[in-house]
Amino acid sequence: MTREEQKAQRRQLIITNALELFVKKGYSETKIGDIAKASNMSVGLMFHYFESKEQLYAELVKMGVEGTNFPQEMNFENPLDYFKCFLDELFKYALAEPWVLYMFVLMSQARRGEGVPEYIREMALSVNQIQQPAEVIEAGQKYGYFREGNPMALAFTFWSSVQGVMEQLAVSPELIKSGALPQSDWLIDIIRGAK
Amino acid sequence: MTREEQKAQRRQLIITNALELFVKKGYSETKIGDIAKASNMSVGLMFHYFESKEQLYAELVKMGVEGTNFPQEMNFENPLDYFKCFLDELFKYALAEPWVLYMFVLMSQARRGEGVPEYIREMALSVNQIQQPAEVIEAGQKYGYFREGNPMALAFTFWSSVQGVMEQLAVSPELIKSGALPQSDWLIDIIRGAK
DNA sequence: AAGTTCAATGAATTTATATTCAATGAGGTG
DNA sequence: CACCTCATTGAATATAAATTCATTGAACTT
Repeated sequence: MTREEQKAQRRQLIITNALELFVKKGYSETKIGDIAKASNMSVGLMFHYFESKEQLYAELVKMGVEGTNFPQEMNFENPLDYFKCFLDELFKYALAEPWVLYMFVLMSQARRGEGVPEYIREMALSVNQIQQPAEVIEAGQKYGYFREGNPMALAFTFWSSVQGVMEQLAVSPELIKSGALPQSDWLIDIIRGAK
Repeated sequence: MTREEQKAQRRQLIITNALELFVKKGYSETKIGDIAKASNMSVGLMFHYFESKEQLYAELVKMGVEGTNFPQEMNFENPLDYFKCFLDELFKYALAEPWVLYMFVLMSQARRGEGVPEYIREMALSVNQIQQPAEVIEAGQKYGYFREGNPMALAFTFWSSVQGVMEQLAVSPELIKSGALPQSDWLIDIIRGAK
């Protein structure tokens, strides 16, 4: 393997380990030394690959911002499918590939801002999570696709619930293994309501 | 005011400010100096009232453990009321009194363990959040009160959603002011399902 | 009123962790 | 092979935050 490939690979390894640690222990409580140990490297070497802990975290959030493709197009006959598709995709990937789950949770953390530098928080917040869903809900309510209620509050509740579930999944590997998994329909009923 | 009352009052002030800060910034990122400043006291004085930052946090979690009264008794004709009552109470108090909201979120954080010493995490985990609801759901499913599905997974999803909503509320004071609030029925439908 | 206690302070100390750096040697290149 | 580059290390340094401590003065006790 060429030196350059080697380097890219180790850089990727750091990123992967850092993501998992940041998600499981939070930003402040994740020590550079922890990431180094998880990656079998010396502490000093971390700074060869990344300028600082903060910049490493910022890079992860940046990847999250770029990789977040909340469906923008609306080609669904039934607007419920907009949410259904989103959740199905999310669960499918999140359960198959811890990376996706962790990335999702990292973004929640960064948006919440627990111990995260402010400019990073703003970066994470730039992915608007509530406005668009609220509009879809508002439009769909006229045709009875969604339950009655303040569209913002509905979008907020739905989105907070999804985040809550993902965060718990991220720290509950045993649940994932047991197969007792959340179903997207259950969460959809938050906004659809009982028929 | 007597010296003793004075002391009790200032101690309480520290606790109140610490709770809010821990919830909004997380354990590690909340500095003793922040709590001191919020309480208009010197840093040194913090250590007159509390042995250490860790012990202060532990005390908060202990209060949470003792104050958590997940309804143990089941005198409901319809088991859905078990959840409905719980949520109604929770929202009622959490919206009226930030203390309740923050305490709830602190417990979630402590259970999740972000940057929290392990023995504190275990203390927080001692309040079992999933087992009992899962049993209620399992029993109720036989009579059609709840939707089909793995009772553990349903309880997990419901509980994670509640936590997610509360955590978002705790960092979204503007939402609370706007009045666009989550309704307990919306979350109940996670486990009740569409009829 | 004199003496005692203890809340309160801010500066000094300790500790933990991020960050820097000089030294080493294994790949790569002519 | 001789030279150069740069990945890698571990020790040294810087920094920020927790914790300790000597000192002060106000509130209680007698």
